[in-house]
Amino acid sequence: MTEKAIPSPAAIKAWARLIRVSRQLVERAEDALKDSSLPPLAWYDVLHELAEAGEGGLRPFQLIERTLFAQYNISRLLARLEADGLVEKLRVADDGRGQTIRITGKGRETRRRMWAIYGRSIAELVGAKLSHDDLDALSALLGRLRDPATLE
Amino acid sequence: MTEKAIPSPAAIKAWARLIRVSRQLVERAEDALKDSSLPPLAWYDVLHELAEAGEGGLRPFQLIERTLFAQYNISRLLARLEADGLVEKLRVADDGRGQTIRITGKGRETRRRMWAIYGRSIAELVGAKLSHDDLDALSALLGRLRDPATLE
DNA sequence: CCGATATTAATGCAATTGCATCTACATATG
DNA sequence: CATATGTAGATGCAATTGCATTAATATCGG
Repeated sequence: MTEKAIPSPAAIKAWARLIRVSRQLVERAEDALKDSSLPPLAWYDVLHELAEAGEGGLRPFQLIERTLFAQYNISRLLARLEADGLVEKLRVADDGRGQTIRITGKGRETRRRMWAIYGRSIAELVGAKLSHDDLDALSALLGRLRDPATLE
Repeated sequence: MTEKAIPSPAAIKAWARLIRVSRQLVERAEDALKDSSLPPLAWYDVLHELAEAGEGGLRPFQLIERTLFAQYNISRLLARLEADGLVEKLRVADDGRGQTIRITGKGRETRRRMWAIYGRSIAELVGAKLSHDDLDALSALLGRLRDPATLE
């Protein structure tokens, strides 16, 4: 096979920048949320998926697929969101094991307020740094690095 | 000012892919290390910096600058590395507060074994997915997203 | 229908992270 | 020199993560 065990310098550089830049950017975005006394990004990810899902809600395992969080992580994150009144857990009729998670009004409101800050961070950290074409080019390149098994 | 509070769809897409792909890739690399019973990536980062620094070693605050880890994180990570005999802490002559961290032979050996796995992951996850030119293009685009204050 | 296996979600416990603070030493200022 | 301020690094405690396991259904094969 052509599996190379040793990465090229170009691959190493791209890897290093990818890891480093994404860490920096996430940290900046998290800091911005904290400065506004808002919950962490992980909460946004879940609230976002639930808001998109609408009244039907989502099963926890669907959230796991969409957000890439670990199962135990989602389980506990949902417990915290429920404790804060941002989501509600509903028994699901046709599967006694499961439940459906639905976002509440308060959850939508929290998501909105988070987006005001998070969206600004994205605009500043990424939108303001690259042209439209460069953003598209970046998305395309990153798209080719996705796990083939996880193509959205 | 031209500060936009609302990110363009292209910016949102690039952001989402950046965060998602980097998480996936890091997780894959971590899994590969775990599968070989090797320490996590954070250890590699520190051992790598120390190996590059040579016999002179590095001060903890220099590691913080280079790796972007939080101060308390480095402090504890170094304690674990020392407990494992991978680094040693040396009193530094001209500053009674500080210390110099130096990698040990065992530390170099561990780094080597980690690189065998980690390097393969990079080759597979990134090197095998993009051409040399595309890798360079990706590095260039990511370079423009770096925090201006942290330009290596 | 029954037992074996798979899936969904939760949880006990150890390790790590984050936050705030603390100690020790350095440097600047009058 | 004495005090105030700054810097290097460690640490107590709470929150989160990771790992392994568990409980409660569901589904499949006979």
